[in-house]
Amino acid sequence: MIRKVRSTRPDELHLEAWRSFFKTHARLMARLEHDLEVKHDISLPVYEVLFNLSRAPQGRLRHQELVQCARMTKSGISRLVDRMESAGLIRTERCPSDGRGAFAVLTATGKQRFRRAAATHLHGIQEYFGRHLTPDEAETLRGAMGRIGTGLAATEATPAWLDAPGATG
Amino acid sequence: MIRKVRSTRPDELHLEAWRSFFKTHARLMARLEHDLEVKHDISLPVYEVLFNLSRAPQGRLRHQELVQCARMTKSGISRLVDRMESAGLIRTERCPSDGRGAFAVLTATGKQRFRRAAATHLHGIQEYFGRHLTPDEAETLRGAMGRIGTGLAATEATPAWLDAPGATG
DNA sequence: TTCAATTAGTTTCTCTGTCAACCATTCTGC
DNA sequence: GCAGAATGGTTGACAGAGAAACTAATTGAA
Repeated sequence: MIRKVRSTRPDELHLEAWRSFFKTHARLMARLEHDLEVKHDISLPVYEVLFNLSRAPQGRLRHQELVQCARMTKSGISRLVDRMESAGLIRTERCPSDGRGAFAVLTATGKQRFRRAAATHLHGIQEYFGRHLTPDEAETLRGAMGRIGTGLAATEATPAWLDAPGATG
Repeated sequence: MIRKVRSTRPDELHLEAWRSFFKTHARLMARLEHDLEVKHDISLPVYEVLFNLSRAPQGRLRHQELVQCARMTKSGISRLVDRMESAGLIRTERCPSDGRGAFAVLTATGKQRFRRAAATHLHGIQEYFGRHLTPDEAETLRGAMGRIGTGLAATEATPAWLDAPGATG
């Protein structure tokens, strides 16, 4: 009797899917980052922080919150914030309710730089990525990625950038 | 008359697809890398080199070839190869037909370490990724990624790790 | 209240990878 | 052949990010 067991290795089809996923992501990110740096002198991590600040209430977030959304350790965020402050993109505010806390606050310059960079970035996403997907494919992709993400979350060993309590993703 | 123009920004659906693609990739890679490091003390770049060597004729490749498949600059490869040599995973051979060239050659240790790491890695790919995709989805993904890759290649400004001639991907 | 444990953020040390300058070798045009 | 360009690889200086140690503020339990 032949019994179907949960395989421990991907079959050829899934492996091909994996490889294309892996390779294409690398090229895509390299390209998007390149565009941002050439046209706006903004790295992807900086963009990520600006993006998150721009949609946060009052354009400000605690370092701890940045740690979660930018997927960096707190020391990484601390330095990144330093650099962004020197660049005039953000300013730091002490947290009145918690003497230890520091807010990173978007400056007017930061807002403007972000708006411009976002135009480029969104254009890139459409041009290099979205343009090649039919609506059905986009929907399939979204669904599949969602399931994969959920599966990961279910077994996730807490990585460094999620070591904060109350990190609910 | 309303004319359909090529949009410069992704619509909501495609943007969602992009975001899930982006986020899930990050979590997935973090997990795969974590598994490799914890169980085999092997980083992803090291794995990548071992993988490529293991399928190369005679288990050896020129630095230049590694530059292409591992997506690093030549100096990065030079250092990575150094470290791997110190770790006993590979050894260096001079190229007889080109006095400048250096081969990285897989050692027996390297082969063995790779085989073990590969089992873990493939298992991870199946467990975290493949398992969640129906064959149809895998096929759709592969196709879409392929098209995106082709689109990128068509407009690609030569990145540092592809500045070698004859780099046909 | 007070003191230990926890948490937020910074800093030091280290690792990894890039850039650019460099050396050695090979290729090209004359 | 030979001078100059191009190529393969290494190295020095440096930037970005992680780990762990550290400081300061907050919480909580006795």
